[in-house]
Amino acid sequence: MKVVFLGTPEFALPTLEALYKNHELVCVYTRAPKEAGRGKEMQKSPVHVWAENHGVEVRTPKTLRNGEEQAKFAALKADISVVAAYGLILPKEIIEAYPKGCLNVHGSLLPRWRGAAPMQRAIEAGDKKTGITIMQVVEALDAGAMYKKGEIAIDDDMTVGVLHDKMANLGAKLIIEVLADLDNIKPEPQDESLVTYAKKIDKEESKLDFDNQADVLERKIRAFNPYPATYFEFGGERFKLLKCKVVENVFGLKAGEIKDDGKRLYIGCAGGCLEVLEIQRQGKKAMKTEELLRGFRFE
RNA sequence: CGCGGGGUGGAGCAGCCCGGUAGCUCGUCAGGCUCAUAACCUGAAGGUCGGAGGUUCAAAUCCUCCCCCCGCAA
Repeated sequence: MKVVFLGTPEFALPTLEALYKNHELVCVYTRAPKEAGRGKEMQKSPVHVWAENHGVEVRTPKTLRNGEEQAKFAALKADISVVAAYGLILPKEIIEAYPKGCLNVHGSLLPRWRGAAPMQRAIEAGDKKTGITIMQVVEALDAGAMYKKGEIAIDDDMTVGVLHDKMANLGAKLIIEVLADLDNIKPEPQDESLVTYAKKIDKEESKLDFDNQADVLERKIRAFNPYPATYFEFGGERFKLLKCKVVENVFGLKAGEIKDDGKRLYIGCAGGCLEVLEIQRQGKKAMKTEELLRGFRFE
């Protein structure tokens, strides 16, 4: 089939690559390069770079809400379009531009976790499983009928980084399966009574409030690892917490109180206590707590 | 030119501002103590102080340029 792909971050790459190998990829849409990183240099999206390296045409319109862009999109005369974390809301004219419509690779088991950060919110909420849903794109956000789902178990120590990679690969597998059998699958409507929303990650959330239950904080730490990563402040410096373990508060630490025995690091929470296993001091690389404590003490 | 921190024996840090015998915690090796040990004691090995210039009697420390890592912000 002739396919147009719309995607932006790393999550979209496996799907992009699968489409490239299995179908006729006529054009790739992605977010325009923007200032990013140290030095604020213009940076192309992962999808942009991949497409250029494979000689696929790339387009980076700022919006698809005008007739000119919509006409250019339609002129590609593809059979179908596939979206994976594109980052722009698609207007009706784009969704309906091709005969077989527009499919989306979404990172949750819909209707649970519609929205921008489904993987993070699933881990944060303590879900035991999540997965990918291949669904029809409609004007309402993530509300289209579902073609296929694939589940992934969320282990007790799984970070969103690990989950992300599994999900990205699963998404690629499922989209190819759906496209191969498109005409025989009957899309199933979402049960609106079960809808939940995964609101996007706000940087403000990454500062840990130890006036919370230890298990809640531990899930959040995993949900935010590797990005944007949770942190707390000590001595005017910022310390990212990358991995922690819920333990009994045997030292009777108050919320936010830190105990460092030279080998292990504990932080009291409103309910329970966290033992810090991996930590990153600002300006330094992430390391095991024991390593940092060889030369740095929280005293 | 967005702001900022850092590169010191295998690991993590101090020392740099106020140039002059490279230190701490841990690890490694050897020996000792011990019923025993990841504990304790003694000793040892191991460093071009990121790289290249410069200033100086003397540079990890001051100046210049370069390479690499990271935090913020996006």
